[in-house]
Amino acid sequence: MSASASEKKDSTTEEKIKIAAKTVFYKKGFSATRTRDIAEEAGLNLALLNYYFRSKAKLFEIIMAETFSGFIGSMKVILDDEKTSLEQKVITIAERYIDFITVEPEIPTFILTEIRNNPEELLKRLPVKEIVNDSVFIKQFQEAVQNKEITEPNPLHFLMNLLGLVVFPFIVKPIIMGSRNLETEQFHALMQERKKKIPIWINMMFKA
Amino acid sequence: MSASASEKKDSTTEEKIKIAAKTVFYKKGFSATRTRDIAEEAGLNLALLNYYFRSKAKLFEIIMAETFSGFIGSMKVILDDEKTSLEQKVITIAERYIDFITVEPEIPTFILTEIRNNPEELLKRLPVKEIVNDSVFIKQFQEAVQNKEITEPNPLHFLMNLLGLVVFPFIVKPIIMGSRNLETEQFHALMQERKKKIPIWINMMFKA
DNA sequence: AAAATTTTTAATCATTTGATTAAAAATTTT
DNA sequence: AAAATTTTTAATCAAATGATTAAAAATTTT
Repeated sequence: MSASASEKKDSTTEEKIKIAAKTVFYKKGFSATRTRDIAEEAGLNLALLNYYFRSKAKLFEIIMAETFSGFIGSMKVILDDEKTSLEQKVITIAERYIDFITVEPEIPTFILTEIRNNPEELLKRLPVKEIVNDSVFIKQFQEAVQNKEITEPNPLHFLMNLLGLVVFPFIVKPIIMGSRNLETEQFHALMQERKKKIPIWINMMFKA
Repeated sequence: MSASASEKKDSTTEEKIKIAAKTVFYKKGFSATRTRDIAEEAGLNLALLNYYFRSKAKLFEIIMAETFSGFIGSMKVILDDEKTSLEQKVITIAERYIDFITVEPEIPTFILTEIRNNPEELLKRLPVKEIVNDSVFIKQFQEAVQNKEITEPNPLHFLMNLLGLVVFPFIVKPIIMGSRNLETEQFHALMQERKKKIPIWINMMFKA
């Protein structure tokens, strides 16, 4: 009884279109994807896209909104957890995001392209200022600075470094793989290693 | 006598088109730029693009090739310098690339988008394998590992971390700026700080 | 200066592509 | 089962866009 309703919804043509749109938009970005690509990917008639979503732009907006809220939502939860220490937050971010991006490897570049194409719209959609400044993380960071446990006073450096270490390798994955003839398996292994190493590196960089 | 020839060439309509194409392609990527955008940016008749460069695709290819060779060429030179130590190489990379990207801030995302759209073509064009594996840098790194001066045996982690720390903040610049209401000036100041801090961070992360 | 060549322009073409429409098919309601 | 509603389809439209063409303008060669 519990799953049947949602199962039915997942096979809806509306759902099919969204899934296909996600696949194609992630891979090619807004401008390079044609509505016909999405229809074909979904195995549906082209007119259904407009029937269910009005326009390519509207469909894209929905995919983007869901993607962003999924990506940044988890971040907010982690940064705002009163029960975890700063160190634990770093561990959780590295672990969760590496796992997440491993499953959906196109998301980082998709988001970064969208940042380029529409920075203002993006900032409206992502209340980064609030998420960062009002977070438990910031309080803990400032405390750690005051207690001289951390040498770097600027939390932006801390966050840039952490996220850079996590996300950057995925963005340049083809270069990494090409540089040493790695298979996908080996690349994933590298990223799994990083789940453990990133928190250690962050400690080494910032701990007094 | 020395500069006059090249000065003349720079005001050629062919040059004007390339400069305009660079501007527009960097900002919007291949699919989202219309040849009319480039013509307008250059203040020239649309047909001239095809007269001088045959097609949008050919023009793009030229811009891409020049961009890549500029970006990776400097890297090769730095990594292959027999006279500099590993530490010095890190300092040089951080300094040069932060200055370079500060002047041309759209280049990283341009390259990353191109990696996504055409990874195979890219790897043909960028002989990363040779640049990395046959470099003086790799020799020095392996030596340092053997001498136990460095704890991490995998040079890929070293390079990913270094380049991530340098490049990632520029890619997410609008988010960074939005997160604390920074002006461009302040963002640049942050990046200037990083020129000094990144080599120190790298040392802390990897030095035994 | 005349002729030849190169460059530039305005107009137009052909294709691609997002979107619409009207009819057909499937489903739901009565 | 008939009627009404919703969903799907094939055909088509209209605008955008990369490219071409033929003539005009500018430049170079003779």
